[in-house]
Amino acid sequence: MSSTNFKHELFTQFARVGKALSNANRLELLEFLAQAERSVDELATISGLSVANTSQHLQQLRQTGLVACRKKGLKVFYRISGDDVLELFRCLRGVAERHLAEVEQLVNTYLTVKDELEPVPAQELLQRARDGLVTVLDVRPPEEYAAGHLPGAINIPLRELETHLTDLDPDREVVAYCRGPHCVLAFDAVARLRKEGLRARRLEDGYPEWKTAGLPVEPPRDDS
Amino acid sequence: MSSTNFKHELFTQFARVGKALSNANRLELLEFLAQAERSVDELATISGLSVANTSQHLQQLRQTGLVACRKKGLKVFYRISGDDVLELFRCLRGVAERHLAEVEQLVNTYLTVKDELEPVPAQELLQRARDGLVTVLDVRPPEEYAAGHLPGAINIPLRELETHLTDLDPDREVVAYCRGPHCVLAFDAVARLRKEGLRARRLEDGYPEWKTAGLPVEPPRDDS
DNA sequence: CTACTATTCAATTAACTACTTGAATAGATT
DNA sequence: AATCTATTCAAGTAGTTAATTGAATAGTAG
Repeated sequence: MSSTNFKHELFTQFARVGKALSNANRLELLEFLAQAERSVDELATISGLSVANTSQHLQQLRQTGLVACRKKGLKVFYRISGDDVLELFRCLRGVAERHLAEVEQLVNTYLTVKDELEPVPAQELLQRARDGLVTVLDVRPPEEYAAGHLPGAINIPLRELETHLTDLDPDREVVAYCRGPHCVLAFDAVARLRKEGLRARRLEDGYPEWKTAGLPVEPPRDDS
Repeated sequence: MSSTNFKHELFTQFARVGKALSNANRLELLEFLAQAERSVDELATISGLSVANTSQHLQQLRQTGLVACRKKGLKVFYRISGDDVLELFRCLRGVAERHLAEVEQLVNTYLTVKDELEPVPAQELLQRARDGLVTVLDVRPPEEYAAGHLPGAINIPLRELETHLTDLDPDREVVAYCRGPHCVLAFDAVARLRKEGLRARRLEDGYPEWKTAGLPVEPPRDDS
């Protein structure tokens, strides 16, 4: 047996997964899917890509096993095919953050207020939420909220925040969260709430990180 | 601030890391570097690529921060730039194994004896080695052994195994290890040792996995 | 200073990738 | 059955990547 050949073929397969992760649009689609199952045209809309293009990217992700899909009626719904894919994504992001100066620069340019917004670690939020000390605020779109959210979290999408301020108890601190550590939704939300005089902070990470950390979610995780 | 644009730029950076991982030769180079620091021409020799080609791949890896290099005299030595890169590599391999049918097929085709060779889990080996019950055998090339190995391991590269059989105590079980879970060196070694009538098994993973698991290595880890 | 070595650079070619466009399916609705 | 909708397929184009070749650079040794 040609073991060199075996090795090369094996690495060629590994490289396929790398290739699937080598395009910004595919990574963006993956992040949307990390929030919730989505149909092709939903994904095309929120990503701003054409439907055909979105479909082709999704098929590439599917051929490398990163996403799976099911047909329901007229639509095809895609989803992340396993927690290990989320972990891989998290790893990739972590390496990029730690090793690419460009990422730090970007984050500094766009999220200058990052440190001022005092991120709340997941464990701390869990404790304080259990003690009933904070209002947990999910600022993602309702579909993503519906697919799973933090226990007791209320959902107010960012654009509706101003009109729903009365839903929030002004005497309790608000902790907002969104899609992940680089999602700007929670940043914006905290900034706006503070303008209104509320005490507000943001969760350190987003919903996918919370979920894969094994922390409790609603509706309860379907382990079937 | 255009947060959509920010997000896309950020994902473009993440995609650069994915792209670095999207080529089989680069992944192979990464795996060699996971064993030990190496110069360009060493890498070119063991990978079978031309020097210029190797150099160019290494520069791509360097530009995405996955490897670092230092010049020492006439040669340039490359190394993995952090444990998080190894973790990313491990993740990539894991996802490929679990989601790509092709990988399973390959492993089945080439490593049919895989299960018969009874892999030893790291923890078990550590315990039994401490109790002095086993001979730990490193079958990698001497350079990789020199860059770090399991405590108490003796180094006999695969091709010299037959001529060094007398170095092994025939009454003690031998546990062989090599570069990683898909490296065929240890498989071969175990098969040959068994032919000679020795009791031999292989370690479940390889040296990089052992090291990143925080298990003890020799020479002791340089944490400077 | 000259010759030598290891590495990198630059230019070329063949193969591949992303995206667009328009047509083809396959399942629902009328 | 005819129509509509969501998705996929197929073909074409512009731009990118891997590998080869030969030249340039930088450090070393005589």
